[in-house]
Amino acid sequence: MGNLYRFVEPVVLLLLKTKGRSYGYDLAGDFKEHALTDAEIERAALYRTLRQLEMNGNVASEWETDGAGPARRVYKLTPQGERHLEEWASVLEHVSKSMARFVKNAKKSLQEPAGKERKSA
Amino acid sequence: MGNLYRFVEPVVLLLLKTKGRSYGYDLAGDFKEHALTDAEIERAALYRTLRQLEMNGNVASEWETDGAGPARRVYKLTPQGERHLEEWASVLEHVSKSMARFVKNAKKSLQEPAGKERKSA
DNA sequence: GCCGCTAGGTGAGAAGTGCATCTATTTCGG
DNA sequence: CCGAAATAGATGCACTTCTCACCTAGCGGC
Repeated sequence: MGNLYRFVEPVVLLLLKTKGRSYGYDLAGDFKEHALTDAEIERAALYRTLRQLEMNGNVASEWETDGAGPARRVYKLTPQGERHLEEWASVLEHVSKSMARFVKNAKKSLQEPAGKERKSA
Repeated sequence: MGNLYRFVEPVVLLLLKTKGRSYGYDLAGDFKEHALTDAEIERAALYRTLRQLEMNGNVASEWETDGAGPARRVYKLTPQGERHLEEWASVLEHVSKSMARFVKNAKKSLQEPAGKERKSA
């Protein structure tokens, strides 16, 4: 059905919360296990989401040049980002329940014979 | 959090399945109670979704000119649309569960003291 | 006649996506 | 030592999707 992917933001926030600190390339790896939807995470979307979260004050970054390999832009959650994660959690809780209700109704409707279904009730 | 609205398609399919037949303006009214997300359903999105569902063979429409008021374009589900609803149900079931898992994890993480959290486990 | 509700729709700018591509650093194989 | 691959961050640009505002039209009531 295509995308519905834009949930990279909350996942990033949660990963940063549980990991304490991390950087783009590393987070990209974690996505396979944590993504809310199927979808291959678009690298571009991830980097852009991080930058945008930073612009909005939800995360803060600094360059880390010591370790091996190219420099990393390491992010961590700000207090505001933590609140933002809370908001996301409550929104997604609500959405999740609505979807579950939808699925229940859909299954019920689909079981019924065919055609119009009862209009009462 | 903004949008995440694009779930109008599955809701339309389910409403058509349970109602048997309906038209845009009427469906718009039902959305308030059935929407998966908060959001005011954008009228434009609804009409365009209906047209697109028709282009893809998931619904069929005909004009109804008898009753009072302006003519209505009345839609009903095709067999293919019914299958499409099934697909949506299974996709949304999966997404719903992923979100519930996300929420559980987020709440757990948010309860913990603050800062870095354990890196083991 | 004119207001407002019902009904369906579109234009256009803004925002969001996705693919391809670019740079640079380090490591590993040969 | 050279070159390929992995690590790391990022952007350009075409394309799709959203959203807002707006338009047309039928009919009922005052």
